[in-house]
Amino acid sequence: MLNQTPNLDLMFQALADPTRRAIIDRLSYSPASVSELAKPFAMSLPAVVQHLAVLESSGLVTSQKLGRVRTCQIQPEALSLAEQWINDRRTMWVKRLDRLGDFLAETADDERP
Amino acid sequence: MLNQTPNLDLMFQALADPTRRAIIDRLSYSPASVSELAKPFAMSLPAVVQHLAVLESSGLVTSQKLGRVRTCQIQPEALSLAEQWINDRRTMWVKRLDRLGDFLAETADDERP
DNA sequence: TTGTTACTTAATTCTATGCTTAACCAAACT
DNA sequence: AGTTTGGTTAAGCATAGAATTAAGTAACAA
Repeated sequence: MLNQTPNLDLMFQALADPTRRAIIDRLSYSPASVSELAKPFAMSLPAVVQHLAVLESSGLVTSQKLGRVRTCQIQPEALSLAEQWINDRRTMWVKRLDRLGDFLAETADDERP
Repeated sequence: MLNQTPNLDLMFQALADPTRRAIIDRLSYSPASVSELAKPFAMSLPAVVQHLAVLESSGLVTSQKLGRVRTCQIQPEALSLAEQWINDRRTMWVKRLDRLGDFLAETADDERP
């Protein structure tokens, strides 16, 4: 299974909501049922279930149902996509800053008497 | 200046759109004017300007106007907030997986004859 | 001074999101 | 069998998001 195309849009969209990040934090501690996850929030259970759907479609969370209880857990590999996107940009930017630094150093050299 | 509270909601929201990520990629290469940034996109200039506003309010991009040209550039430190959030979760998850590994190893030990 | 360039502002439209309540279903108790 | 528990489905609503077009402003160029 596990057949969703990992997608940066869905990923970042999923992370852009504080409720969803709180759910992720809760699941970082241990897997949990839907109603356990819903308990801390001042919103209806269907609302939480909708957040879970967003998290699942992003690939960050998976779940399976046993009896009448659905248990949710983190999908640790999922974050690596977002992580890599960010890391790539950061290193690119740092490189550019380095080149700028070199250029400024050279310019300073030229201006030395 | 630079007085926006860095905010994960705004940050991830800003990153959740492909046009905005493309703008970031373009700016990773070098600073650019608004119309330069707009050129590659099949949308109106005001639409791009609105994307730029989102990027600016997230802190990822800054700009200043000189004459009639507004020049935009990446704010490299801005990404570190998102980066850290992700890294924190990843390490937490890995730790938990390690503990699970230890537990399974112990269990295996117990079951050894 | 007239035109062109480079935005800026405003109004509008359409869709997506986040939430609600109400009704429903099926597993687990009593 | 009847009730509670855990979750699901569906419909509706209000706000936010992504785009448009049209009109306006300010800098620079001829």
